[in-house]
Amino acid sequence: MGAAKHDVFQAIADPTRREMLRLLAVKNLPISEITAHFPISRTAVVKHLHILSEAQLVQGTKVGREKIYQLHPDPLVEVKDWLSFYEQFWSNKLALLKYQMEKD
Amino acid sequence: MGAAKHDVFQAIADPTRREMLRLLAVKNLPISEITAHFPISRTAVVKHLHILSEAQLVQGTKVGREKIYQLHPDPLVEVKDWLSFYEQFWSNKLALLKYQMEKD
DNA sequence: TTAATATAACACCAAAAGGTTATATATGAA
DNA sequence: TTCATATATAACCTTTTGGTGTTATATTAA
Repeated sequence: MGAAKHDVFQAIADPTRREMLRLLAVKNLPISEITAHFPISRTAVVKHLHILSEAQLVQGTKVGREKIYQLHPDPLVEVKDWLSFYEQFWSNKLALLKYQMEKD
Repeated sequence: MGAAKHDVFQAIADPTRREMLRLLAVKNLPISEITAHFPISRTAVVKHLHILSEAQLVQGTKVGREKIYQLHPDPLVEVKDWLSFYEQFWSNKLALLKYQMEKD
């Protein structure tokens, strides 16, 4: 199991973790360099990386004595798909109007 | 539970709250009817609704002795905008490949 | 071989999240 | 007025979250 203890929605709920994803989008980084970007301890950074890892959003690979983290954005498609349902409510004002009138 | 500001990312992190949004997308509903859809107490439902309310995702209006909740999906645009940055990584395999080769 | 570095592995803590019951208040109906 | 219904709120419980610090282990450089 361990599969879906942390889903992608929960993983991106934290602003620190979102910032980590942004960093890794630019460049693969070891834990120490990631830590340098935040005002929290390395231990705390590792915990955030674990949560992102469980959600399959990042992947860490040991290279020498460093562990290099890499962005793995595929699970974000789930969020995109979820969001797409609600796009009708802001992308089509006419449909929205019709819908609002009919629903009560 | 969340006196401080609840942003939209945190609000949609919980599956129960996402299901509530889905219900309200179909029809405006009073608290009692929303509660009927979940295996949790009405009090717990109200707490979730408060969090959604703080994130401006729903709005409650008192009508008689009922409080009718309505979907207010605009804040989801923030999530959509955030996501759009990552779309390059899955919508253009060629760019992704190029990017992966250059970044380390 | 030894010293320095990077991470792993703990134990510990405070606060927040998600839930419960119990009680109170407001409204509509009889 | 009285009663049933809908919501509000307070108090409390348990688990998770997000953070800390310390210590141990593995790897690299000198």
